[in-house]
Amino acid sequence: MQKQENLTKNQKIILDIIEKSSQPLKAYSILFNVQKKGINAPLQVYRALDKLVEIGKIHKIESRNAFIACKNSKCQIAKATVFSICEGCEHVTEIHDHKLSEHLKDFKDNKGMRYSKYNLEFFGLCKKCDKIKNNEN
Amino acid sequence: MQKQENLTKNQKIILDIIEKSSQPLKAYSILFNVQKKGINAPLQVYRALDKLVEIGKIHKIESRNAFIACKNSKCQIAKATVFSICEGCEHVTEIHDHKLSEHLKDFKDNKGMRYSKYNLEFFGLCKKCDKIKNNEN
DNA sequence: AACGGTGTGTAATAATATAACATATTTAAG
DNA sequence: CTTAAATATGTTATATTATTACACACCGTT
Repeated sequence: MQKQENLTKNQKIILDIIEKSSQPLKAYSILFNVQKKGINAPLQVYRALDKLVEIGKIHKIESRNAFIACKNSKCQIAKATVFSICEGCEHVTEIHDHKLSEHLKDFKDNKGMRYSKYNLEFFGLCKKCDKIKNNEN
Repeated sequence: MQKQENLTKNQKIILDIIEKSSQPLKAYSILFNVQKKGINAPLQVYRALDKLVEIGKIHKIESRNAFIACKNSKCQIAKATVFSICEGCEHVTEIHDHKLSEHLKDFKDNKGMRYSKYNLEFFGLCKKCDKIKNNEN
């Protein structure tokens, strides 16, 4: 079993880049950024990404095919994620809302199926983009 | 402005296929299915899909890159979607849960950003797949 | 030392999606 | 009715995202 601290070389390089970015990165943009460090092929990136997602260090923004670092140290395993996405500037923030989480984690559908994971993406305009849009009209 | 009933030929063909499927379809599988009907190129499919999503006739399952018909006649515009996804058999169901919707539609984050849309995907195992998994152990 | 599990490196290719351009059709306004 | 704008089509090419397949390396256990 792999220990948390012992990420491999590739995993560290890739996590590092994602953590340094304030915004989600796409796999091939990561690839481009790490080619000087000896990571040459998409698969090397995707393998590291898969692992990092699995252990909860990063999350995938499904609607954008992009990856963002998890800032919440408690969130060791990616199983309950909520994001805010601005459709103007594409800025993404991870949301931690206790009340919302409570509702989601206990959710049961009418067939009694229980869920081990969820991903919620909210879309809207951030204040900046909202202002820009209003000025245009 | 396009009226609801007046889908174009391509849009009708593609909506028809998606509605006949109980499960989400991928763009290229749709393409394969409509080639006998004179739709030859990916772009023709994607354009129809975009439009159908826009008017709420279908939804995109983001984590699967697949499209499913919306059965809820009230749901004219795709802006608030909740899905249940079985990670075993990939069966997908659209969830309409009043209490949950209320929570989500009124959600405001701590920066006061309001959201015009959301998409929530729940993952788990359906009863069948859960049983299979338990028998394996 | 041999094995199993996990990670690496590389090449090739599959799967998903869009750009660019020319033309056609529909709609709405004059 | 005619014309312009908006929307849709058809086609080719290409971009972007992701996986398969295979050979080998590293590490911890037995």
